[in-house]
Amino acid sequence: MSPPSAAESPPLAPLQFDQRPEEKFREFLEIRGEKLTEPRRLLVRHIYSSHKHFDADELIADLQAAGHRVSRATVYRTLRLLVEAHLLRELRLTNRTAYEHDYGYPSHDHMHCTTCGAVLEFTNEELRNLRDRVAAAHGFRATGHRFIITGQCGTCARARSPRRRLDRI
Amino acid sequence: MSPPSAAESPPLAPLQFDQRPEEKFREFLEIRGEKLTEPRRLLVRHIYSSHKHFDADELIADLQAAGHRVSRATVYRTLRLLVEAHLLRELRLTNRTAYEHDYGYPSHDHMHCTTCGAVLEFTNEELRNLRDRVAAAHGFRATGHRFIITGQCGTCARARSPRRRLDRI
DNA sequence: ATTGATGCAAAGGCTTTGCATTGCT
DNA sequence: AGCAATGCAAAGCCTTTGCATCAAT
Repeated sequence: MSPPSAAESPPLAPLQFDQRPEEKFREFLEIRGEKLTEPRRLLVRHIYSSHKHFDADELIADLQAAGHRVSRATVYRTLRLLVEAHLLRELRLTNRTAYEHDYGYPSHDHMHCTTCGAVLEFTNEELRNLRDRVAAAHGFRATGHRFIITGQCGTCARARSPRRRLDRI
Repeated sequence: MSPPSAAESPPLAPLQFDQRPEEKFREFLEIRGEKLTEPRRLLVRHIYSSHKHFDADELIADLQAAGHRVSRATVYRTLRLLVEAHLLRELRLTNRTAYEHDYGYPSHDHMHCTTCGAVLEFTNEELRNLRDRVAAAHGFRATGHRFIITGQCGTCARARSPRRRLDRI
């Protein structure tokens, strides 16, 4: 019926940076009369050394595993700054805040598997257009959006349907 | 340049219920061997007596204002049940959970004004289609989605731009 | 000197849970 | 009796804040 298999979510390729994230952060801070201190530099670098989604706790744990130590308070304070600087974007898949890169990475949206919790990314050209048309039609000035498709990822969907048959044996 | 004014977000018309929400909840509970008790009935009725978005605290306050009293614990427990029963849908615009009707109301999405906090609803035919195409292309089985456009509502956008000019005086 | 950043610990806000009590069947 | 639902208070999470200390101009 359906073709045997389609490629599932090839990871998105990172874009080139115009500036290193660290520099972008420094500029942002400078404008506000604040400084790129050692803990802040450590955090930006660490966060930009990989592309995964993370929350505050995971970040703190990762840092410790890497032999670094920044206080909870500073981590939370810096995360807020990074969001304001448009280096990070907040995801609200659950009631805890998760973060992802918002710089040097193509704009994209998410599929959230409610069975295994996996988060997949995708890009779609039409969506932004649709968003802007909808907003305009309502006198709304769109600056961003979040689009999250919920359901089951291929693996969980496959694991579930056959199981029903086995259960009957 | 632009037409003097366009209708902004006419409220969505409620649909007809196939069943009263209360009945739908009762069935859901029956299947799980649980009961539609007095506090639960009170909650469903109250929640379905208006169409607004609310969070747990607002619900409790509203109930008290109406002379009813249900404990926090029961409110939280019942909200969870109502979500499982597909009578309510969770919105995660901030780090506290807000709820809206997921029954007897057309499926829709949201615009969130980050200036005044207003939440506007809209419907768009294309979106669901787009969602299903994207999901299919990634081997994902979509069961739902959340689409939130962020930016400024007409009122806030208008209030902001002219202010810049006034500031210069 | 002055201003901001950090870390610690404490407080806050939202949500869940343990447990005794109550209510139904 | 037996099983579930309630209410209360306490605990749990995640996050923010007050304050003393430290760093950098």
